[in-house]
Amino acid sequence: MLATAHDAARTALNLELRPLGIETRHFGVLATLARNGPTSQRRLGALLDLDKSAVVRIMDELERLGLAVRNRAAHDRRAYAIELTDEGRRHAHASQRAAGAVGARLFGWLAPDERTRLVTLLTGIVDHAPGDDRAPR
Amino acid sequence: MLATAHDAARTALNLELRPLGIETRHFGVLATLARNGPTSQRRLGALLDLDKSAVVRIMDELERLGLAVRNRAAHDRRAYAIELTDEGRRHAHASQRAAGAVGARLFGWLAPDERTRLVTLLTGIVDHAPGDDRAPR
DNA sequence: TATTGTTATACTCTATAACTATA
DNA sequence: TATAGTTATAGAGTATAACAATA
Repeated sequence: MLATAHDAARTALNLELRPLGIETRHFGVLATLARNGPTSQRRLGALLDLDKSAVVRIMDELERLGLAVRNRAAHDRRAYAIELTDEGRRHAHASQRAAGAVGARLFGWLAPDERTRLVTLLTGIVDHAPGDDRAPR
Repeated sequence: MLATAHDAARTALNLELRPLGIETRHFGVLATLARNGPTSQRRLGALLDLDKSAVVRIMDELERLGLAVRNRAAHDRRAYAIELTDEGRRHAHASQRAAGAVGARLFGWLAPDERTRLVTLLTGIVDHAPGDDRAPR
């Protein structure tokens, strides 16, 4: 059931994001940039639990789409200070609205205390899994 | 949270199955064979939502491990009647015990009515996802 | 010496199409 | 013509290692 529900939710989100020309992985990066401001690729990977080569690929796509730019970090010329473009900011907001619509459809039928309970249950499941061997990336 | 809980559960199950030399995908086939008796590859794929080429690969592995055999179906010589070996039956039972142990650890701390509620919640989420575009395989 | 990011590479998983042998 | 299974292949996604630039 966990697998089925997860798959249904991810598929529904991808479907909702399709008109924006992006997928779940781009949504995560856009949302993180919108929330945190200029961010290095390393930090993006740490926040989203992505391999650094995966971040390269996603950033290549976001730059090609004109949604984010790689500026050099002022204090460390190895690293980037990645920023959203205006278009990227619009996409970030639109995709958050899309995600909200998916959430409303999948979870809106639950009473508020049931939604809270669901999160608590899922968190508890994770906490009861072995701590040291979650899929290493 | 759905993604995290799913990932934690799958990883925990794989870890528990490792001593048996199998992974989640083999567990699904073993359990299905134990429950349904002789089964064609097509039916296995339908029951487990696997592509037919994926079933070929998993069956190659199960045969190499000596856990299942491909007998020809008596009534249709195109198809197989796949059966568990004695060793396969033992592995099926052992893996179901392993899965039970994982379930007990991840879900055992929940009161019985909470477990029931969780299943109901997850089922409801799936039912509220768009019906026609779940990840097609 | 260590770290950021890039590239090349490899491995797994999944999906598709072409094929065979049967039906 | 259609179906069960096989094979080859291609495409995602992910991981690793070697590398250049910088710290």
